[in-house]
Amino acid sequence: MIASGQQGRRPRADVQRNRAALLETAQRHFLQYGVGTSLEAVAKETGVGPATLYRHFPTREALLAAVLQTRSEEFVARRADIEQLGDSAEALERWLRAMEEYLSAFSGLPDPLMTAARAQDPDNPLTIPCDILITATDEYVRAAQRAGHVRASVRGHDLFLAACSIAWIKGTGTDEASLDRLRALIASGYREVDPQA
Amino acid sequence: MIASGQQGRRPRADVQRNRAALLETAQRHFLQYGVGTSLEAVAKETGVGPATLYRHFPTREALLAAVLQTRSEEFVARRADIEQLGDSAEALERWLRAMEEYLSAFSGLPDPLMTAARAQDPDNPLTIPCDILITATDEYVRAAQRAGHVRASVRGHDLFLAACSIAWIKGTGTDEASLDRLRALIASGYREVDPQA
DNA sequence: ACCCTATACGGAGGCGGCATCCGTTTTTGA
DNA sequence: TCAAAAACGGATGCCGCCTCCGTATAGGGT
Repeated sequence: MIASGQQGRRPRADVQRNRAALLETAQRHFLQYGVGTSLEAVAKETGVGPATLYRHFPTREALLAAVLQTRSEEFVARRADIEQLGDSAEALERWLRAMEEYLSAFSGLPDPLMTAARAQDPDNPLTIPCDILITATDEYVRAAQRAGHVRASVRGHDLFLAACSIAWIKGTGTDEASLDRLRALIASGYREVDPQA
Repeated sequence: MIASGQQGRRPRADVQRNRAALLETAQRHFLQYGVGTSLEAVAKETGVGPATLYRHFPTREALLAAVLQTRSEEFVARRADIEQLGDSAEALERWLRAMEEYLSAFSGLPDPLMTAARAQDPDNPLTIPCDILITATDEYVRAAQRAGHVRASVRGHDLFLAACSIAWIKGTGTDEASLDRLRALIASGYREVDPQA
């Protein structure tokens, strides 16, 4: 009798290997061609058939979410750098910049992410990474609000939207100068006006 | 001898008819399915072959620009309504709202428009409608600045970007409440602070 | 060491959309 | 009425998505 009640058998080794190799290739392709890259090309370059890719990642979003999972580990490591400064206003600003970079790593990334953020769809694998970002943003916002640096009416979700927008604009190839102007405009929109001591 | 030096012959009647019919169908499809709709489907529903569509509109952008041309006539008619108010600040606000609606008529419209705005590419048929919008926005901005309602650092182009962003977010299906919060944030970013009389 | 079976693989193929070529039809103007 | 210019549209090749199913292979019991 085999170990009853358990998962009958140990998972096969090639599964792990293929999965890792696919993620590696996918990340490269997403970086180079954006989230709309050909999945067939990813499979071919990895050296597997298309069916293998789809078996591991049933949808483009699933593949994207898995790649993002890897990247987000590197990303959260930055939070230490961001937070070590005492000033909560600057921490928020840095966080928004970091998120913006994260969101513009793959061209076209903001779209599926926004869709996931809206829908609360538990089947959409992007919902989780999305909620993590929103929650984190809200923490920074609240901290800055407690210190009186940010207007009380602002929510983390709002600044998440703003960061997505900036990342989206960046993805369309707009020049940095225009982006800086828009960042400044948004910043003066959420900052608390000095109470004129 | 035929009329020398002229265009040898009168344009055929079916050309005009097909063009108009294609525009009609295209507008419906853009409204219903967004700018990514199948061009083959547009041709088929119009009752022409795909080649006819491509002959009239060599690229998706060309078709889009032609449809937008029609819509923009209806759009500029609004400028009268907007301007009849004396308050330049409110005029700017109304203009931004109108532009936002215009930009979100077809889902996915902001993307190709932004690309056209960036490139200054005279071959891109969307460049012209885009420049018109930016120029108009700049007029409203300058008027509001003269009246002291808008910060001097703001350019029309910046608020065009902002309107595109809002329209883009709208296209991803975000709820109206969040949009209003973001609009308010942007507005308080460009408005001049009261000089505390 | 062997074999049995669960498990995963991957090529083939159907589908739909894009874009073009070229033989055919329609329109114009004489 | 007819010839030529102009436009039409079906056929076609290509590509990417996604699935089915026959085949290969790893795991583990004997």
